[in-house]
Amino acid sequence: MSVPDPARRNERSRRAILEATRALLTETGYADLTIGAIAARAGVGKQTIYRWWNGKGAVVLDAMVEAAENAGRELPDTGDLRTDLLLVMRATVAEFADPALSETTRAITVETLLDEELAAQVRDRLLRPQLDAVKKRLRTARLRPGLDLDQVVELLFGPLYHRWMLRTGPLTDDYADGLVDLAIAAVTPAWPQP
Amino acid sequence: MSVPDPARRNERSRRAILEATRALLTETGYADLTIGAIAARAGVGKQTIYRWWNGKGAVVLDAMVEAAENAGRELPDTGDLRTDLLLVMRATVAEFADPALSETTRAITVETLLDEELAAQVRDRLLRPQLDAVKKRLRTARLRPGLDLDQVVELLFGPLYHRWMLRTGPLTDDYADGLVDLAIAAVTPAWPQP
Amino acid sequence: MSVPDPARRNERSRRAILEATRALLTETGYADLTIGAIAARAGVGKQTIYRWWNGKGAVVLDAMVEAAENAGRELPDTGDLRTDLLLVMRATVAEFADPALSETTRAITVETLLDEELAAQVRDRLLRPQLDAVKKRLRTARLRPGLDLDQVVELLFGPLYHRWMLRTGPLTDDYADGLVDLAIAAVTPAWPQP
Amino acid sequence: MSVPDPARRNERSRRAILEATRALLTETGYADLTIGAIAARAGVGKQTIYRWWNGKGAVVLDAMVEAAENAGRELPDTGDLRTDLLLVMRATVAEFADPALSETTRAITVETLLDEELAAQVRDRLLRPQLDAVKKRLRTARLRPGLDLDQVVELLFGPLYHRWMLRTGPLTDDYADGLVDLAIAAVTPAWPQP
DNA sequence: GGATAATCGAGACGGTACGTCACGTCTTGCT
DNA sequence: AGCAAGACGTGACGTACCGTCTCGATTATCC
Repeated sequence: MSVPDPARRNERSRRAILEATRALLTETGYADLTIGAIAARAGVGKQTIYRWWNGKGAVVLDAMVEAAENAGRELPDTGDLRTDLLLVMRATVAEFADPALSETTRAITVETLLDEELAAQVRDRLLRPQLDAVKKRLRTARLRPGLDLDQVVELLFGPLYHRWMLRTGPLTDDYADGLVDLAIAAVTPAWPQP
Repeated sequence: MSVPDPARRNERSRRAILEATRALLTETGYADLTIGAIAARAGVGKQTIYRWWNGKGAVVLDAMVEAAENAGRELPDTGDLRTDLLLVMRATVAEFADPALSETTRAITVETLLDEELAAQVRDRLLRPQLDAVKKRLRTARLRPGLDLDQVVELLFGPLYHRWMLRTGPLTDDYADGLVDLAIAAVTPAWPQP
Repeated sequence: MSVPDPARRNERSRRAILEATRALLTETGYADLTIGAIAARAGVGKQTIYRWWNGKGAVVLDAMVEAAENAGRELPDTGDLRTDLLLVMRATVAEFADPALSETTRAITVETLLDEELAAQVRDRLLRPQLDAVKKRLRTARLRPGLDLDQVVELLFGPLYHRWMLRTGPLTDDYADGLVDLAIAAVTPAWPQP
Repeated sequence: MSVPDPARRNERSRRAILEATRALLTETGYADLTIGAIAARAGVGKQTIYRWWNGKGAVVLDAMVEAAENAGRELPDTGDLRTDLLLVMRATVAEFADPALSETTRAITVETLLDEELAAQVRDRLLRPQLDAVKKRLRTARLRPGLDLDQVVELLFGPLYHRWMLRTGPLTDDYADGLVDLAIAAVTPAWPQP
């Protein structure tokens, strides 16, 4: 019916809800994460959650976005592309290896599969910033001409994501290194100038 | 308590259940897919489903595996790697573009995220055969030495899967072609023999 | 905490609240009568209601008392008891037959069943004046000695009220007449003076 | 949508629910009576209640009807009308004086005010049998001709009910006796035969 | 007439109960 | 025995109101 007034929103409650969401996510996992449990843990009425979010997925998304925003997303530029890519790829592997983070990411991924609008939110607010940071770094590198940089970024993260999702194999630093080498081979000018 | 006797299993019911599962997945989507709905649609008691499957995920998996088995998985070998890869990649893009297939795949993906054991089943029965077919084709090609072929396969499918899951961009034949070119550039010997 | 100052009370709001209460009672019935709805309809904050009333029942009571005060309660005294009682009983039947009034009376009756203190208020402010008016009229009549006049009044209204509450039969003028005749038979001296 | 099959109803659950309802009604009163509490107390799912009853009122009604059916409703016929009426009226006063019974009766009365269909049920299954028993006794008595016996019954119970509902005075045996005397005076032939 | 304090409209808040939904198990005939 | 049908205990869902609270805006007395 009527839309709530964000100006009157209780910041304390908002924070408590996101904090409780993160806590429950790591403690009991996504399966045991219910709106009721979040509300109880945050000392908040369920309606306060439903007032500001569309459902569990939206809450979890906000919880993750807030967490991600506290971490920097900028890539270093050492001048050597391989070094920089190794850094970010190994960091991503580490994130996937962290059980808590991995569980949370799985959680939100489930939601994106069920809710298209949420998927757009996740893509734009959570994923895009990270991918764009890599894309930005690629722009300063000397690559084969005519490349679609979005595609190159996906060449790096796609296989990682694929292996994590489908658990087709171990996610190690070596695996990340191998991906970087393959990607660099794919984008390096065929006849490097002297 | 007691384990059911597979010999007495009603093949008619089994087929009706899997058929109903596929129908509901494409008709109403994964959201409306419940064991009760499948049973009603199949004209079957719920217990008959629970007797033979562990839950929704297992049923959906079987439904998909059965469908996949009807399609061949063998890759052609024209002698030209690029041609063969283009074929399989474009076919995959087409599958993802088919709303019915896409919805079904999303369904089973949700389940793999929630159930580790099911994930293994999906990986081994549904995914591995397809990936192995590509891997087999790669073995007959002349590539840079020392490559991890599993990784190369993921270099091809990972970005596709990534883009499909996260909807970061359109899934077109051009995109598939670009991926094939990048992958081939990545695996081709640096100094091709004359 | 602190007690509100009645001197500063907004008469406009008070009237709007009682008016809205009456309107909602007749329009949508008691089921849809909530403090929130009253406040919205009256263009008033909920707190303004809670500041001056204990709850729904108290508001409804005031709404009815105010309405009742506008109607006179005095019984005529034509000298003939039967004539006068017929008048008041038929009037009561008419009130019960009016859907709006009937609904409102049901509403407040519910509240008296749930809240003993409110019941006392209703009894003293709403009911007693009407019953006392009849009692007063009875005092001027020549009756059998030793009668409990309160009981006689209840002999008249009790059956009416019973039939209205339990819907055990139609509430007609004839029914009222019959009651009056029975009651008069019950209270008339056995050996009437010539 | 579909209507449940009464043949498959679980008698154990039915009994547990009605028993729990009676227990909660006397223990904590009607205010604290919730469907959830009944279900918990009965060791039953809420849905099992909603499957067979329309709501709280219907459950309470059944609980009371069941209790009432265990008590006999037949009036004695000593040959002396006054004696028999005194018995039943004093018994009714006693019921109203019992806090548990009184509370339960208030409960179901609230519901009848809110739900017309339920009111009919209460009238026909709970009230009518009792009133009809009295009516039957009246038929064997020598009364003034032309009386509406339903009205006479209401002349007895109406005032009692009125006083109980509105708490306009104490409900004592003396009060019951007075009512009986008034009613008998109202219905006795004016010129008794010798 | 300006200061100041309470009331006001509005509606967010922490709660409780609601009535519905799907789960996975159990029960009842039927085949 | 397996089966169709569906009732069952369980527990989360999302909604509706409750009565309290917080917020500026608006009175209405008191200095």
